[in-house]
Amino acid sequence: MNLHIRVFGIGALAKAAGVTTPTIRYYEEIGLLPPAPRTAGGQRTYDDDDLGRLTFIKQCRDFGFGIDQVRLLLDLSISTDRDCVETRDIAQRHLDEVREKLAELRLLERRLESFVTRCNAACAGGPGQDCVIFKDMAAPTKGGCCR
Amino acid sequence: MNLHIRVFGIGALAKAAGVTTPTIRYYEEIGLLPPAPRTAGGQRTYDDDDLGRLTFIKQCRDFGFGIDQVRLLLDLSISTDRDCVETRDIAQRHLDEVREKLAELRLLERRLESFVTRCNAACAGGPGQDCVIFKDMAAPTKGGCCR
DNA sequence: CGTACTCCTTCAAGTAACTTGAGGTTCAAG
DNA sequence: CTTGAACCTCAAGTTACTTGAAGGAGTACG
Repeated sequence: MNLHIRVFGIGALAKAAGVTTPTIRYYEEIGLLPPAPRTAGGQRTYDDDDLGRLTFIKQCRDFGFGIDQVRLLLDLSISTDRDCVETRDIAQRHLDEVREKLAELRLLERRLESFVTRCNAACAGGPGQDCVIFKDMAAPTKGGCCR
Repeated sequence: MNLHIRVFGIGALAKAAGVTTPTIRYYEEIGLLPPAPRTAGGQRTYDDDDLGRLTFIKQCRDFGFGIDQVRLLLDLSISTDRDCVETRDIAQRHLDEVREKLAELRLLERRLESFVTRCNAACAGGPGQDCVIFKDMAAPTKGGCCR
């Protein structure tokens, strides 16, 4: 049979999946992608299955999953005897992490905002060393400098 | 005079500033901190000025400024002939970056949330390979897998 | 069939910002 | 004087790739 098995080179695969060619070689090296079959001249060849797998990896990475988590997810995505609850748990844990990071960033945003505002109001244009930012920064008041 | 110049070791400095001792040595190595004076036996000694500088660095890092930006801020914080507007601009640019990152993370949060919810509703407990998460991930729909 | 041009190859090193480990020295207390 | 914590240097590891050098493979054109 073997109808319509598209075969393409590393560059085309890279473009299709939205990654760079060195990244693909790197994924092969660390075992996220299986070693690609080669042409007579030694160049890697790929098909649509590879594109599916690489796309999956790319999406996971965009979601912020680490390489080891992606490895785990790839295993789970193929397995027939492990259930989808595991996958959901990984996603849930990651979601929790994202929410923590969000909380941190929101705090950071407020602090930076306060910096900029106060700098404009209190010392705009004065000599660098008198800026309120530096007064705040040099004092070891853990996390409370901009209140 | 030299009244009350507290001198302490690297461990005490580390604890006071909330960093680790290897980090302090690293900062010295890359020139963020000046080479510390040594005891006869070769151990580093620090005073309150060092604590101020290191605290400043730590706060900047906590704010998400990169090492190079910290270097710049340290220069500005000492300079008498450059004004505080430069500092404010650096903070403003950083604030913009933080806001972008925030937007990305909020989107990510929604997508992950949708994942977990749909997995619970559609395929909870089924074989891993049938999980909606994998169906979504393997399709190269750029950024739209969870609507 | 030769040549030009792009795409591909491997291997090594660089990036950020530290952390970890090995193996040995110094300091302060008792 | 001995013990144990703290310190020293130097090298390598971490994450997830990126960048660069030097050269081979594939393809289109004349």
